Amino acid sequence: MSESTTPRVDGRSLRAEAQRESRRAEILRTAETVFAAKGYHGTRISDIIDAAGIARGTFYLYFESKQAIFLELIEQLLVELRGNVVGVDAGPEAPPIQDQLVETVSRIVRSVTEHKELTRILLREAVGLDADVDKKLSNFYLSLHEFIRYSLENGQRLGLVRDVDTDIVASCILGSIKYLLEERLMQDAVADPERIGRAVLDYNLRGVLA
Amino acid sequence: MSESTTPRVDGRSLRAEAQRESRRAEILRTAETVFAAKGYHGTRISDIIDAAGIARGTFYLYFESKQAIFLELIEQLLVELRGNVVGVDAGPEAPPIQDQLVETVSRIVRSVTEHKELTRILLREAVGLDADVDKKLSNFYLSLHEFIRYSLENGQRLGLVRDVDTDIVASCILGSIKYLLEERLMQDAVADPERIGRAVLDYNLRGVLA
Amino acid sequence: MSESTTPRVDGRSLRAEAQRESRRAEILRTAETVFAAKGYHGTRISDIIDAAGIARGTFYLYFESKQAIFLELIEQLLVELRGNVVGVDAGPEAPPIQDQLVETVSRIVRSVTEHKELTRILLREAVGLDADVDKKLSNFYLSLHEFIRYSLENGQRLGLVRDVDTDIVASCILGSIKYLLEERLMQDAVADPERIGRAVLDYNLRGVLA
Amino acid sequence: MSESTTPRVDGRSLRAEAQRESRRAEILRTAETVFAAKGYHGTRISDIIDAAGIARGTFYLYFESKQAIFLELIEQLLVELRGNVVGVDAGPEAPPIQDQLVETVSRIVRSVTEHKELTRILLREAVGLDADVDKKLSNFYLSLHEFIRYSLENGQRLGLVRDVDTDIVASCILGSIKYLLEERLMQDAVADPERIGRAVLDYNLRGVLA
DNA sequence: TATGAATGAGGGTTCATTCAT
DNA sequence: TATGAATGAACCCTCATTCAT
Repeated sequence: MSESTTPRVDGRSLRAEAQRESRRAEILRTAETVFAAKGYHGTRISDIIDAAGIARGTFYLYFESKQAIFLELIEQLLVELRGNVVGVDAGPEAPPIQDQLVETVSRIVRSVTEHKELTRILLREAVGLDADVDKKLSNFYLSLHEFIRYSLENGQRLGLVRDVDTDIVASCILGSIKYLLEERLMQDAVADPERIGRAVLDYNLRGVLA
Repeated sequence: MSESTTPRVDGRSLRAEAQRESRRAEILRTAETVFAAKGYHGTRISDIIDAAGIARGTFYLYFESKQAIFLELIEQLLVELRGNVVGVDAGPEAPPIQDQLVETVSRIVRSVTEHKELTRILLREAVGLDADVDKKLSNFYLSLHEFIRYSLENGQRLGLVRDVDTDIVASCILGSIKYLLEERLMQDAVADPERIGRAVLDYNLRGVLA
Repeated sequence: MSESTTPRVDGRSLRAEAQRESRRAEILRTAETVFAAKGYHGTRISDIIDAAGIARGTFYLYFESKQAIFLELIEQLLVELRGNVVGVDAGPEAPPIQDQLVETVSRIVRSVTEHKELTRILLREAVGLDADVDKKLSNFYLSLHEFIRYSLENGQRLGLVRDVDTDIVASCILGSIKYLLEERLMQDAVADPERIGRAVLDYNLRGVLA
Repeated sequence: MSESTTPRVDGRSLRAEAQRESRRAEILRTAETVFAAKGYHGTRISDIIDAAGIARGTFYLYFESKQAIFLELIEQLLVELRGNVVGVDAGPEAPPIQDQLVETVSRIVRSVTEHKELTRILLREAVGLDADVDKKLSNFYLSLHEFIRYSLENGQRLGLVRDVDTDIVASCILGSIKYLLEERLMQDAVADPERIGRAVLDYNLRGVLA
């Protein structure tokens, strides 16, 4: 008994675990498509299980509820997006700061483009759905806001940034990028991330005044 | 019946019409409160008719559906908000352009503050509800975008605005203001419209660079 | 407006109220039949509304839930049954006490017979369904128990009842009658309430010893 | 396969059979605990297999269904309870009949106390669950009823029991004991089996009349 | 024999909308 | 026009049982 059990258990549980994860991922992926196509409110569990080709109960084997799977998708996206935002490297051999900033914006644009549909939902329906989601979202934005503000203050210390209200300006910078993405997403046209990155940066740095 | 119809019709229908309108307005007003308190999805027709003190069927004498009344509220708000945005007066006796711009931003902030709850819903739940609402919303933003772009190009012709990508920059400006409002609305703190107006304007005009 | 409103309101509301009550009673009656036929767990809301010829939602217009309507039926029955148990009249012109006691038992038997099916359910499925029902049931039994005990103690004071453990004996008396009813209900044969009443009484008063 | 079957079958099948039985018994024992704690309707198969530490499918290797295992537990209990009820020994050297009767009642009380929770379920939830269970239950009660009736008639022949309706009185006696147990079970207080036994017997033999 | 992932029927409740009065 | 009782589609989630490994 033991000679077959031990390896079996290991082998099986490993394989099983892997399979479980892949199944879960598959459902998650399917759900992303369905949510993207129909929106959160328009998506019924039936839509997801039909698309995934699984039984009703199977869904609940992997996810607690409709809200839970949605929350997970949103979280995934938030983590990925947040990961794109990193501080600039001020070292002597680092690339020019402006280039680094452009690169950050470009990275975000690329991420968003990859998950265009889900981001669309994130921006549209995720807000106000559920306290949990709302919390995550506002934490996400807050974290970005704080990051930007911190960077501005740093810049001020270095004499690179002039004397502005960093709280309000951080919101403005965040908003300008966010809206740009929103708008472009709606129009299915996020072309040339770098060009957009440069334009945004130029605007944020120097304003519009001649 | 018929012999008394014609003369009566005018008097009656006028009064009736007026009454109808006032009742309609009353329901609309009530609905705004309820939607504001509970959100679109959280509001049931029962909530509205209870608050308005009317019968179930009566509601449907004035509005086609839950969505219809919501749409109407959203439209009203969009019209009011759009009305706040007007071109600057470049005449010789006009106040300084920057003051006019500050005044425009302040006006918007005040409007939004007046309809804080509904705006919150506009920003949160209105999007993705219905194709009609979506259309109206994107038209609204598009109109603002075009207005800003036009103003920038005007400014360029006058030598006031430097050579920027007006399309992208218009989005940035719009986004910076929108997000600021969103964020402040969520925090129940839209204090000092003018200070915010000045900070935004300063940022948009001159950027953050020292 | 007012001349038609006032009377209409009254007339209508009266008629409406009456109709509402009769409708409610009708559903209640139907539900009793269905519960009787299928038991609590075996009864689905669909069964009730099908039997009553009403729409799904209509049911919830009159009753909060499946449990609620069941609870109401049980309560009704408990009240009726409890009402049958009254103290004996010890006045000089009252009928013989034993006859009064026989009459009480007979009354209960008749009540139970009238609501045979529901009582069957009361005895079978009502217990352990829900804390509320359980509470009502144990209060019901407790009330009977206390009544019997009180009567026994009274009898002891009058020298009619010998020195027994009134607490335990009250349980025994209650149990003997309850089981008799249970058993007869199961067998669809509650014939001759008075004969049963006499036999039970004789047994309880004098025991089986020769 | 076949050449090794016969010799092995015995040894193996014996051990296997024993193991199977012990596993079965173990699950049964676990199920009793779970049913006792959560009631029939409140118990899910998951609860049982979790408590037993077996896999879902394994359960169905030993029992046909949730109902089947419950039925088996009920049967076990009924057999044990029934076993406590034995006729009195009327031989010359036997203890006094009344003492024997008291002992019988005490035995039942003790049995019930041992399986308090399961008995509670037997009395509450077992009824009306399933035709099979119902049949077993009514057979159980019927058997007790017949036993009591037979004893009464025997007593009548011996001149110990007076002329009563043995059918009805048998029900009364059974009912008085059953209810007493029910009531005490609900109150978690089955103290002093012998005292209860004596009181019940005294009541049943001599009634309450002074 | 043991496993546990998969199944899918089942059921209670909500609520926007209709319609007879 | 006003009423509010009636409607019934919609929908999520549970859980006993099956079956491939």
